[in-house]
Amino acid sequence: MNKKVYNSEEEFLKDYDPNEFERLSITADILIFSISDGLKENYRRLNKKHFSVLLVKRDEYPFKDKWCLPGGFVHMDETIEEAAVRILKNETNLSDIYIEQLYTFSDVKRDPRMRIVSTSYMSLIDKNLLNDKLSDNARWFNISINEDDNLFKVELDNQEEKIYFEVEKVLREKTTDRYSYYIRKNDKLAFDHPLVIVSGISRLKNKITYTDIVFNMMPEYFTLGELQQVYEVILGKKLLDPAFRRMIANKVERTDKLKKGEGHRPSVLYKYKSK
Amino acid sequence: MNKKVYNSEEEFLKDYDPNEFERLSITADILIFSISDGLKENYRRLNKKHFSVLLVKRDEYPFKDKWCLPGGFVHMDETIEEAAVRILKNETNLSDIYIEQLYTFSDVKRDPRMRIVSTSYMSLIDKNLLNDKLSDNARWFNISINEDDNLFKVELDNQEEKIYFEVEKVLREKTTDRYSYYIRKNDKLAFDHPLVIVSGISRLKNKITYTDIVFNMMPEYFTLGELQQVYEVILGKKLLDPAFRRMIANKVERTDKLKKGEGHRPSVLYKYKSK
DNA sequence: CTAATAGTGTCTATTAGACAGTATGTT
DNA sequence: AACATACTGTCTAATAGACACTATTAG
Repeated sequence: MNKKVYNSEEEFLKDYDPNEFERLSITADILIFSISDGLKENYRRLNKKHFSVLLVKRDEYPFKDKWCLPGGFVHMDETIEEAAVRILKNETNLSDIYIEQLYTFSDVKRDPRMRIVSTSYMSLIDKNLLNDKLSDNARWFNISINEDDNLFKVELDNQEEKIYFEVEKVLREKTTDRYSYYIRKNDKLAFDHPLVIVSGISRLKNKITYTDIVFNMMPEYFTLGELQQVYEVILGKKLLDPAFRRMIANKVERTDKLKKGEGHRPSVLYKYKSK
Repeated sequence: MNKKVYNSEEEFLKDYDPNEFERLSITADILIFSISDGLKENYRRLNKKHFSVLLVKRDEYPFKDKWCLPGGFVHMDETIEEAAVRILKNETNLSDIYIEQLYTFSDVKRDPRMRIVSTSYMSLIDKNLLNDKLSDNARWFNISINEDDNLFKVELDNQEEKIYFEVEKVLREKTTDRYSYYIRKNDKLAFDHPLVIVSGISRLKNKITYTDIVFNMMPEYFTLGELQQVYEVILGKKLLDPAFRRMIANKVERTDKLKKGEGHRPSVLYKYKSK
């Protein structure tokens, strides 16, 4: 193998063979999270909120008839994030949405077709902006998640169908604070998407405590009770009212609007106040 | 375009054309961080510690003679992380090292040759394990970083040569807590590596406060003064002794060894204590 | 009146910040 | 003795957790 000597970057590039290295395809998969309203149990009770994710039923191979995250191949003239935004727009008809890169999954056999690497994104949307423009085979699934002893047990429910899977979190030896995730049970989700869902939820749980990203899932006006419910449903635990109100105090702005007609004391509506 | 109908996953896969979607190459780039000892100013003073990163001088196009992070193409039979581990091993002859995925960069023009996506990793090593096995054109650069008003000013210094660059952090509109990073000044680093370095440092600064990853950069036995210096040099600020010792108390284990001969009171050596 | 949520006051426990002091080696 | 760092005690300020109380509506 004799190597040609180049004297300038231009000269080198003119000669460059793009097939010098093996190539593969990249997809963008996107976790679209939102908050859904449950049923009103009686006229006094607030309707329960659910934390939910958008899944799509596959109508083609591979994984025909399984559920998966909205996703698709990255084109040559767009960044992975632009692909994710495009897919999000296709699926929900929304633009200008909070979106954040999560992780790039690259198991050699993660796709049965060929070598495909997937970069996952997480987006947070306010369902009220949707106007029924979901694509045909997309459905919202309410999430309930139980973590005990490093095993995540996740149940997704779209009212007609339930999906259950388990992901185990294993501490890597010799390297502190690093975990690997393994799918332990899964029969209805395509690809390695259980891993994507679990890592997205973990990231969100974490970020919600030190950033303002929740407000991407809230409508313009909301009560502090509603906001607290959203925190509770994402963190999976009850919060104490006074502590919550102290924590949220300088992120929100009181308005003079009230939410009435709920069978109990009306609540003041607040807006997000950015710094 | 007429589409064939398949009756099973096997049948579909047998027929699948891997060229159905465009393909590109992926590289893994790895930030190798460590702590370097500076000079001893006088016989009493402790030698100053520096936070440092390993860079490689490119001897081929593109970006010939510029510095870059150790990196290389991902092979078809390995995950991106396996590639990163392979590259790390090549460069330092170390295995079993703390390594963590950072971010996947995919700007269409980030590589002048062709479309190349790069996934970056961060690793933390204890320089004492090295035994002079660095590859030929690799050098340690001490990092000093100044962040004012969302502009990161970074100086890298390997004693013979200084590298200076600036990266700006811009808040994205409409989406809270999301930033984009742009290179504002850079003449000695290849590719988009200024962005990788800045995002790695930010991640480390953040993680050091809520995980135990620092200990990956520490030798087996260390004094609390040394450990504090490492925190200080990474966080870029002085810490108060009592607060630091309280914070670190249940992460370390006192030994009966002492570090003597430093021109002042000897210091107890500690070990990392995992939970 | 009652059930339900809205919203606040306050006490206590814990944690973080700051400072000043004592301890002990080498040269 | 002097310098430099090692290490600790303690006061104070700020924050987090917990509980109990008051407020206000629809029905």
